[in-house]
Amino acid sequence: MRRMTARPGNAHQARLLRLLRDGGPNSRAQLGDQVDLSRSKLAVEVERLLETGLVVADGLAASRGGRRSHNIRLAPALRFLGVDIGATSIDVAVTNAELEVLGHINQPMDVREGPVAVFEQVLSMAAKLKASGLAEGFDGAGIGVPGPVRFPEGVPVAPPIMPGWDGFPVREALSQDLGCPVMVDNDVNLMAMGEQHAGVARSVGDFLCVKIGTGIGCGIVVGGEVYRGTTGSAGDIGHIQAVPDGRPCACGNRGCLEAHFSGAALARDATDAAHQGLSQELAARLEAAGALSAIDVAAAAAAGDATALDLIREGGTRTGQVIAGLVSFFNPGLVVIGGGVTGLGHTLLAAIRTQVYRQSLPLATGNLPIVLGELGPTAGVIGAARLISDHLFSPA
Amino acid sequence: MRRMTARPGNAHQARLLRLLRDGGPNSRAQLGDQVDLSRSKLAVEVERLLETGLVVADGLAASRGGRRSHNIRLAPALRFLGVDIGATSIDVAVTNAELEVLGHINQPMDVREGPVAVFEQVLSMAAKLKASGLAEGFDGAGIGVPGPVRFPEGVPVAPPIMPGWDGFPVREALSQDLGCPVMVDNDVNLMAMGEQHAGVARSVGDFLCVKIGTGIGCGIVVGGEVYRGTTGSAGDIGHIQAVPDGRPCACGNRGCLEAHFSGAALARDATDAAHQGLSQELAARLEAAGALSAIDVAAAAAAGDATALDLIREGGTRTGQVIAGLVSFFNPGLVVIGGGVTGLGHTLLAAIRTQVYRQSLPLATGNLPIVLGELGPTAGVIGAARLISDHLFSPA
DNA sequence: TCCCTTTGTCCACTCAGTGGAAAAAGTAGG
DNA sequence: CCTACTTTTTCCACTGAGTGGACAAAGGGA
Repeated sequence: MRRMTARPGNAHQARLLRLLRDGGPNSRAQLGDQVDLSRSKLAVEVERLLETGLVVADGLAASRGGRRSHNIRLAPALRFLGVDIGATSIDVAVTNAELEVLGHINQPMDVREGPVAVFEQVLSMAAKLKASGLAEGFDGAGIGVPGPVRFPEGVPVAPPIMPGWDGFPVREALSQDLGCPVMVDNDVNLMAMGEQHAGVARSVGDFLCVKIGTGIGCGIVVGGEVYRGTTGSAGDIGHIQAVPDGRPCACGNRGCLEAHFSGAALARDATDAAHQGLSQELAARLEAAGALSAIDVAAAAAAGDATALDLIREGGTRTGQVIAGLVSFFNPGLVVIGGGVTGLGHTLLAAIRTQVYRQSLPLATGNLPIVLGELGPTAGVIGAARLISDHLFSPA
Repeated sequence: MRRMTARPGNAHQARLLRLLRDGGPNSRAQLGDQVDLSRSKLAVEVERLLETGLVVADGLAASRGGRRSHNIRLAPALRFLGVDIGATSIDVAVTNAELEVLGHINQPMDVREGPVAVFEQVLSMAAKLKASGLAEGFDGAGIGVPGPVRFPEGVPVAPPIMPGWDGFPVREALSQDLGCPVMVDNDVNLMAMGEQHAGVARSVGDFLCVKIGTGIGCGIVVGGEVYRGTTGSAGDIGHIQAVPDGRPCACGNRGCLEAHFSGAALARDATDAAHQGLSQELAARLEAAGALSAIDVAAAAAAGDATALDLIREGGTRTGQVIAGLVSFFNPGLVVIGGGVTGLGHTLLAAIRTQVYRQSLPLATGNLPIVLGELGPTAGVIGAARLISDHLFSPA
């Protein structure tokens, strides 16, 4: 089946497509109210979009006291693929043109296996989604990788935790394999886009999205657009010094935030505590599973284990110190906390909040919500779908 | 005399005015090369600008082998006023439409005297510049104040070092007194704009401009535009924690960067060192002047005084630690160091560079220049003139 | 003087976009 | 069923920005 062959021919058409995508109005009249075009012009542009097949007019809406309007919507057969490659697992989802997740699967995978092995698995996951009847093909795919990306080319650069990926032409390779347009970005940026599109950050122009997983990163949104920095490494806050002369870090420095708090650091601390006999709860879990992860710490904390709670609080305090600095610097309208350790929940959030509200200036924190992400693991894949749809729904 | 009564009527005209301001080409043909308009359309827009009097066509340029071109330039009588209100002094300058400084005066003044007293002095300084024949009147004025500003309204908000200024309608008041349009911004942002327009940051899209004076602030430029944050306090890095459990700060916290290094902190440290007999050089200066300032420390350092050098190096290291974090986060293409303590020169710069290059990730620092500002005290006033000219050279 | 180059002007034409009128298709009430 | 009123959509003449080609103006070099 031929997929989405057309692109919007001008800015108006792109604007209309995005309005329709974002759950906007669906009659010509309602579209006209939002798009500041005369009805005549609007009708022309809609007509052209109908000709391309990107949108369809199916049926009539209920009357509101006058002539019934036509239902204008994005082509129901459009499908986007959202791929979120994490350090230890892969998420793949299919969405429709409105970016609603139709199917979502997650499989464990170590990125360090390299791009070839990873993409093989991604393709098999995509094939599985296709086989389940959710899609006949994909009109575009967004890919998130856990490291810096040279965005225009879609190529990872010097990724610390992804040996073998440096310079690999992800965009080009996947575009060939999938047979559709592909865009690549940092996983943290995609999470930010996901929360912006469908999560807690709707209608916020400037915000930070801190993702705490195996590592720590921060998505930066300025004026509704993701800011990527000069070389694409913006938001790499995992190696900001949180503790002077603190723990040695893989990057060669000491006291990096990531060395003191992250999924990996938390698991290590919990294991140490179990070995030292500080917590029966953790020791029991270590005994049972052979190794501890952040999830075990979350469970222990939920069971009221004091040691686990202390670990979370201390990590939250460290993270809060760093975020406090960023808040003073960036003066965001919102801070979103997400990633694998979101399971640590409100204990973590409270520690972060306390530290930020204490250390940052009142003018910056006065009206600053600090909240957990709302979408969990789907934030990344929704963000990925949004990335490619933003690309495709822009003038050719 | 009636001043600039007209504004560009559309985006093309605004574009042309800015091109002419920024020292661009000056014949219709050369303008056409840069502005992506047909010669016909361009001629029409230029004609309209000529009618408004904003630009003039005077004389013919030398031939380059064909018909000689007309010299198109901004009206030579246009004058902008740039005002930079610091914590302890005021800078006022007149510029022409190309933002070249025609006259510049500086006078000591304590902002804490309040807006009324300060504006009285600003007006008398402006009058002095007028009296010297540099201007017959002002077509617009830009004002920088040492604290956060609610930018759209031009009103300071909760300024820590400017009691009495909170909520004072600076823009409205000065606009009445001067009889011309006025724009107000944070002094640090104006310094960034100045260095961007005529200094080291030309042609850099994303950069940071750290101003170390009585306090410490940071101008943030994203995609060529100043980023001000949600409440206008972005860049307020003086109260980021630099030393855990460090010195008490006026803001109520401990260990703020500003408490450990700034013009004020440096003067205090130097005075302590002199009293403790650590430096004969500093003690002699204290004896002679009755009090020490950052300038004395700079002089002592230049004379080779070890204590002064140590103080500067330590301050630079602290500052470098904070900047290192910001570089990891923001991934700028350039870092500019400016403000009153620029006199500390390369000792300071070296300490900052060492710390940033050591602590930040290679991908962010790989091609990152860290340099001193090029314009010194004129950066602020040029930035101020640029602020108002950007405003006036935009469609009405 | 002839030919070439560069700059600037003129003019007919295209096309995006507007706004008003009218048609289409409904609801509500008698 | 008929009338009055709404809302949505279509139609169409008109405006005005912008284009591109032809041409005039003004110079240089052989």
